[in-house]
Amino acid sequence: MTTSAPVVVSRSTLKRLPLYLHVLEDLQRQGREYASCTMLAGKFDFAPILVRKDLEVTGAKGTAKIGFKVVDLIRDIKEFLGWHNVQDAFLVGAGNLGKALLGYKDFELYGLNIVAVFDADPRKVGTRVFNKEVLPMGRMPGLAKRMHINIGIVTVSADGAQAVVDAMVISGIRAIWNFAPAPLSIPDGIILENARLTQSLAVLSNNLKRTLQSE
Amino acid sequence: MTTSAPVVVSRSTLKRLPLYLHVLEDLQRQGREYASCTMLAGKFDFAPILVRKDLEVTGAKGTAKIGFKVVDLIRDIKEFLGWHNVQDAFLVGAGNLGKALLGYKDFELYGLNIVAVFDADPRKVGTRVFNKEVLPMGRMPGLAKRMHINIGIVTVSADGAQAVVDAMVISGIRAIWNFAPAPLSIPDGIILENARLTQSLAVLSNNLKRTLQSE
DNA sequence: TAGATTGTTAATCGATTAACAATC
DNA sequence: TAGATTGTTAATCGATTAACAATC
Repeated sequence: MTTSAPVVVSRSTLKRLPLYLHVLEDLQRQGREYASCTMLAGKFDFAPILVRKDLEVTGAKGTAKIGFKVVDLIRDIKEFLGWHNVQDAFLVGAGNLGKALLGYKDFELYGLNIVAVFDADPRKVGTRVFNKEVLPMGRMPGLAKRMHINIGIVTVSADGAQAVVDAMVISGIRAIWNFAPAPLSIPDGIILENARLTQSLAVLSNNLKRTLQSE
Repeated sequence: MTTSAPVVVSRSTLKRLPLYLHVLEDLQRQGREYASCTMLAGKFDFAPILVRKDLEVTGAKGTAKIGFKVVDLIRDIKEFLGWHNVQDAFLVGAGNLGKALLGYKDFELYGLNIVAVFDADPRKVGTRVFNKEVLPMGRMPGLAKRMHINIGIVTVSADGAQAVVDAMVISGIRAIWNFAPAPLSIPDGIILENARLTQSLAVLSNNLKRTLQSE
């Protein structure tokens, strides 16, 4: 028997898994014991077979005619995403978006725990955001190394983003969640995930434009 | 000659267009006159042909050997996305994320102008966020109709999201930008675009998990 | 049992990539 | 001119969908 290598899965599938998870957690609160792909698919107007394929990658096992046990499926999805072990993260950029992320209480459910905030602006350093003191950028690398931080969140402006990312890489941070609208260069082996609001807005705007035009 | 029907373009392409736009605006500030697909591709580690195909949909015309004129390309992308005409929008949910969006100054560059904020919580009503007064939910439908608002932004919790969306639809809003982690049902013809942070986080988390496991 | 659903293999569809002529 | 780049048609690749046996 071979040790199973970590399975590489498409971005599309990975992005749908949290959708199912949200619904399943809701069902769990309602006391439902089982959930079928057909039902999950209905919530999102997906094809049931798509959901079945997505869940397949998590290794979850269902029961014919009945579906998947909600608790087990939640556990399997979380484990597959790496959300069963909460990872400590640093956030750089105590602006509006940074504050919003710091105020988001549910990240722990999604495997993320923001343990410290940094900002290059001396006027922000020392202030408190959601009970966390904003620390000077200079302290980031030392603390990250000492605390073995793997995840860095970038909520600075486009101008400052590359410098922040460089500092994060030097600090041993392995995965960067970037909210700055700038193309970032990173060394091989570092994970970069961009969360850009304008991408989502572009899809909406173009759809709306076409709708309005065709009237 | 036939009137050209609005072109339907893949989500993938639509989501890459703002990436190019950011870079082009940066190049414009630096005074660069021309940009090639090869160069744009290099910024994102995309294949040059991918960029060429993406730009094709906008109708932008380049010059062999030289590339695309930066000003023209910016104009064509913006026009294609519908960002040349700024749309007024309503935002519902004056929580942390709502505040962050209200504080984001660049939306006007991306065709979006948030003109009013609403919240169901009477304690928030009447407070000011970035110089905008938070209005009671009850006033939303009337104002939306009167002002012919097309875009609604949902930054409430998952619980309240469906009710907000229903109210928006009744109010004549055509396109909904949803940040709540809940599956929403909407009538045909209404545009729904979900901007869920956890989707992006899921990709990052899974990648990190695999990296850490394979060590 | 009958029928809904899972699990799995095969087919389809669409997005990305390749190839190459045209061109400045 | 030579070579980089555009524009366009064709090939490939991967994600989604279809089909269907197994099953509770």
